[in-house]
Amino acid sequence: MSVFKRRLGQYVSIHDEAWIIFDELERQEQVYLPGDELITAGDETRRVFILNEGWAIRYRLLEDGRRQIVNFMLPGDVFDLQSLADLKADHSVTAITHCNVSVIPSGIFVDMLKDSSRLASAFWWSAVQEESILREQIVRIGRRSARERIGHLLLELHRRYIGATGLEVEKLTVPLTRADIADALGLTPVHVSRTMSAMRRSGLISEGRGGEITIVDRERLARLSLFDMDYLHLKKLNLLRKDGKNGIQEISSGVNAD
Amino acid sequence: MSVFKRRLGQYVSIHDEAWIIFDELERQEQVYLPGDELITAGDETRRVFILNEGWAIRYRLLEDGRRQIVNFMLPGDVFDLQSLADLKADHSVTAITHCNVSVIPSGIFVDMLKDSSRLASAFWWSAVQEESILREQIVRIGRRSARERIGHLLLELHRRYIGATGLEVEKLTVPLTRADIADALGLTPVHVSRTMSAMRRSGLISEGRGGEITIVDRERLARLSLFDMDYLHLKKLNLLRKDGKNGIQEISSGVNAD
DNA sequence: CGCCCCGTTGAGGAGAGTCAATGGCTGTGG
DNA sequence: CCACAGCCATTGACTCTCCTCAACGGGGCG
Repeated sequence: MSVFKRRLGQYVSIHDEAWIIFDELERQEQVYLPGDELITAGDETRRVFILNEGWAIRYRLLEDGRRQIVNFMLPGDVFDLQSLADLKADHSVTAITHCNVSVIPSGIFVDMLKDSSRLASAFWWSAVQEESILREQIVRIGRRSARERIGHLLLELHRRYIGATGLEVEKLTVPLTRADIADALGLTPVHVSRTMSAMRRSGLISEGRGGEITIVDRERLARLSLFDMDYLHLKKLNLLRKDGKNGIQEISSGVNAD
Repeated sequence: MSVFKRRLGQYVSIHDEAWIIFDELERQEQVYLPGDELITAGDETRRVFILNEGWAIRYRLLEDGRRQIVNFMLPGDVFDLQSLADLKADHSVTAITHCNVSVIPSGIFVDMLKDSSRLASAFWWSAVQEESILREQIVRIGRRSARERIGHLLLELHRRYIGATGLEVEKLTVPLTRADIADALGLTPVHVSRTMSAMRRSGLISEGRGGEITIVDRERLARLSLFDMDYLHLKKLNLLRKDGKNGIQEISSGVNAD
């Protein structure tokens, strides 16, 4: 089963003919290499992307060269649903690893939603969750120390990776340079390096070759980072109501008549 | 005309019977006083709020008391559309001035969307814009100095205020304490005070009684803050396509069949 | 082999935080 | 009408986290 279906299938049942179209899409997926731009600031893409494999970053550049990574795109993530609104992108998205991506013209995508409120539910859920991730990023940058930021980000990425792949891995291979982490967390590469070295020395994490990071003491790291172990989790539990319907479906089936 | 209809009317034409229901809602609006909580973290509200008058803040508290304001709610803003997804709120919303608020049970709200894809378009646009504001907040906190953060925030609030009220005011009355500004920008009240004093001395802003802030030299402030004068603007220009339809409408009318 | 990118480490500096005192304004109650 | 409390903005002195500049070293790749 594709990573994408796995992730969205956590929230709505996937026994639906509408999903079949994704098997088709996957056979047509495009490849992006590290550094390739999927979305460029200023574009009006009119396309929706589904990341099947690899990592990408969404970021903005200031005129003087400063870069802020807004968030990370992991396998199973969908973007840019907002491109459907005919807006110019105010940011760029770039692959940081080899990526397999399904690119769907927004017209076709809309037709897909038309055919299944299940799909519409799943995609809307995805958009709501992404906004929650943005808020968490704001809290992380605004009110946490360097060590807390790094620990919190690693825990989030670990959790999201497990959610996407279903693999309860202990070691997480993070394809991020110190500069990437710094630009995501509002720090400098030098300070990220120093702080992570200290975290290694104090037995919180360990690092192997090729960016492989292991969270050695998750309890302690979560405590030090004030990481809410329910983050991105309680939402899932509350999504399905007893009657089997959920709020998103109600909406998506409601937004129709003209 | 209500502030709310003015703001959303910027994006879709408002000659639509569906809007009538809002005149009804306004007669039933609720009042919140400064400090009153509209949404409490952990709640499942199942209600949508429309802020007709006043300011509110959306924030998260860390266990040790640190507070991060995620964004500000101004007149005309709509929230929490995501409550329709039956999710527990991961943050709180509190009035900071006297607020007039229309509170709509989500069931009724869904019915409203059902009756008009125009309305659905407007609300979805609003959600997309809010996400853009969150991204801007991340860049502001992550990669800007204290002076840039404050200047940038003031320019954004000024612009949003004008967009909501239609009043091209020069002076903006900001009902925020130094602590509020600090908690929004990842700073301390002391440093906000110092920085704003310096900004006053250098002729960027001036302050009158009761939180009245005047942006004295907008050009220079925008330059110093790297504020994009098109922010929240080019989007509006691109929303309507030549054929009079727009992407959001296409979607919202698309998300229907089951 | 040599280049380049990346991570690391050191030394010094700057921006923002902490602690604390002062003063203005407002509301309240004697 | 005044006294006092509470909240907020401001300012000073000092501290510390994080930044800047710089040098060094390892690994991948042409």
